[in-house]
Amino acid sequence: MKKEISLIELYDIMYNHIDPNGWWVARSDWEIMWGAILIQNTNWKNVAKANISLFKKTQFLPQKILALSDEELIETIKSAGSYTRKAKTIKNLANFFNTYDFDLEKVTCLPKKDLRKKMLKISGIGPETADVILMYALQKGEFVVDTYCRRLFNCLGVDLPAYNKAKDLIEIRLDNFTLRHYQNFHAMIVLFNQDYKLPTQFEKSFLAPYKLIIAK
DNA sequence: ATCCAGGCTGAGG
DNA sequence: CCTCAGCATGGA
Repeated sequence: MKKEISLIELYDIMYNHIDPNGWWVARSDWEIMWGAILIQNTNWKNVAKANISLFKKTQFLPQKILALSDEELIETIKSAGSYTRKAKTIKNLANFFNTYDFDLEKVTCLPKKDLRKKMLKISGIGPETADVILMYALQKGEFVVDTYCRRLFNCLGVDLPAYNKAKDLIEIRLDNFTLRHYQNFHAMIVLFNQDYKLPTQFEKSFLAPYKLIIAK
């Protein structure tokens, strides 16, 4: 019989086994943002390759990205796959920040809910990409319901509903979490998935003895 | 060769 | 509201 644990207890157990610090090192907030788009449904190695050429051409600066032609940008990020849409999405996001003079302080001072809504209106930015950008580039705490999260929760006996429903469900039980907590939680979930191929290797992991109870 | 990876959009029930 | 094909590279 598995021991039933809450979300908070899950966080604590993971924190005792995984060091989330230093995950996703980036040279700037801009690098995080383009990376969040490039990683959509692809693997990190392909993104890393795209990042090298994107940095060489633009130093990740949105002004320089907007100065590239669509063809140039596509060529630059090609290795990340789905490049036609991703190039457009990157420019859409760069244009969004253009309306704030590329001044991130003018963006981060907005209320987090409004900001998230605005970001979701940008074509190519869905809920997960928005949350990752909000959390790692714009200093807003969000729970990211990505594939890794769903996979882990499945192994812990929880089948999460659609994105926003799942996010609300979880965040309401983490109401005293700080930005750092949310970042740690997401990082640890990713790192766990990289350590253990799920669902096959779950039973040999340190989380095998547990069953997650969301309502608890 | 197939399958997959840190999703999203748009069309169609 | 929900489902699902298409997107596209590079590695296993």
